[in-house]
Amino acid sequence: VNLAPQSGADHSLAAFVARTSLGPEERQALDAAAGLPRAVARGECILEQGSSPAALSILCSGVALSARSLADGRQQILSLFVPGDALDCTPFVSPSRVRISALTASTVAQIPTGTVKRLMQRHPAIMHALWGETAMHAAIQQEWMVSLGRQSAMARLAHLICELSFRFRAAGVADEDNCAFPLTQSEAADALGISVVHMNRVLQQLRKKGLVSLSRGQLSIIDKDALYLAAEFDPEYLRCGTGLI
Amino acid sequence: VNLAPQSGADHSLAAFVARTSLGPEERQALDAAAGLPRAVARGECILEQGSSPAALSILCSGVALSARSLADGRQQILSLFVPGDALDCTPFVSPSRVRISALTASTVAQIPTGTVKRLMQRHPAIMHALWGETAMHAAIQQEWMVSLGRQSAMARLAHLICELSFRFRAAGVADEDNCAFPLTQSEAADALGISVVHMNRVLQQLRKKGLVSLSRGQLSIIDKDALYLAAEFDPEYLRCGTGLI
DNA sequence: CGCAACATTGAACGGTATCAAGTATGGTGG
DNA sequence: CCACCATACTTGATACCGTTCAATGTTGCG
Repeated sequence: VNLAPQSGADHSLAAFVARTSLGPEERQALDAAAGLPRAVARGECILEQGSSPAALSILCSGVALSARSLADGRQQILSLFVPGDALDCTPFVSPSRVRISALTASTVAQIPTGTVKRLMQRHPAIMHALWGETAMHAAIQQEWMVSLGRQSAMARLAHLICELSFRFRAAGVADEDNCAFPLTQSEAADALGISVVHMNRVLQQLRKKGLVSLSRGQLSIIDKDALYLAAEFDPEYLRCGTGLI
Repeated sequence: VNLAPQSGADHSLAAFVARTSLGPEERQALDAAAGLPRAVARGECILEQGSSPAALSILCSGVALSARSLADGRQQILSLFVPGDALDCTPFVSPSRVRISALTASTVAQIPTGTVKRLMQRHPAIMHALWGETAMHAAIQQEWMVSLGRQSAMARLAHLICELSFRFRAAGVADEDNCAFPLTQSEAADALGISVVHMNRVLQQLRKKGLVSLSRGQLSIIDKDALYLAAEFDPEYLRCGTGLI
């Protein structure tokens, strides 16, 4: 499983534009504005909670997350980002209410806010594409809300596994039934809204039932049908560029 | 507390455009396209789960919700809409994964999908405004995710009350400490991811502690500071038009 | 009046949290 | 190469928050 950058730096946005309907003109404009991607170490912060982003960031390789930290030190992970995703382009200017950081060593292409604004004025299609990113992540968040509100811990974990493997495959960094699982049990617990201890027990149930195997960051889906069933997973919502006019 | 339509039908979009930065030209174009708002009865469905919307709907008066129904009959409420909100403009064309229905008797202005597309091509500012809607609702959903994942049932209820009263006030349909609470206990439980029984008990705790009073759909916030504290509520994220470039 | 929807209460059960160990695993410096 | 340490993972015991089931009270409405 390969989370490394693709071919050349001049195609750093390839994964992003691939799922948009942008024409060659817009692609070139974006590529020119982005320049060389920046390397971000595992755990390093890309955007602080409470600070305003100076640029639009697009993940070229690696995995990133957005999370809200609570007063008591706990946190809730709100989104995961795979290569090609725009990193929370939503609260573009105002103070961000979430922290965005790299879950694995990553590379990020950044376009200064002012440049993005100009690009969007000249190419409405670019605004459209960014809106699509916002919309797709909102759809993913809705699935998480259903999980968090109405599903057992095991269904939630199963769902997270399904979603991640599906998105990795769509991003071209995984094959059919094997992919990276870049979260520690503690981080997965923060995403699922459960405790680490319970996370561990639930994971062992999934293993014992023969649905998945997971060790040192490598995930294999063994019984896909059973896993999808346990998760009530329907990948329809992950269809990229979905729906927007 | 007044959830009824404002003045005249020719200003049905007033609440929506008020929080955008749209110029007079775009406002007129929208108003012309919208025509007369449609009345929707309490409980009536505006968009079926699984069907594709034929129009962009903007709520002129009343309260609406979006929800996902599960196989076992339970549901998770994902968003609430107050006057001026665009009703889930996200999955505009593809089959909607949520059901949108009126929580109270409402009126909805509708603009056919094709018209919206043309409007957006002519006026990028309109696309920008709709993107802003998507973004604001995504921000609200993130708050709900934190609630669902990491807060106690009481904090969740307190937060919902804070959010609703704040949004009603911003929409101009409530005063400082009194507003409608248009959800039954059963519906509120579906929004908070708890059972009806527990919802009832938690609400009584809030009442006993003297934080709120609530009966037959009328809510009064008695001890605002204590309520905000219990909810860890910070209204910053509800600032409309926030952040977008 | 009588029905239907909503709200309230009690008892028992269960999923999940918390606390408190203990066991890999990998990296670092001596 | 080994001792050491930090991080991640595993396991058990206990307590609690929230669920479920079941019943009863309340309100509004035709």
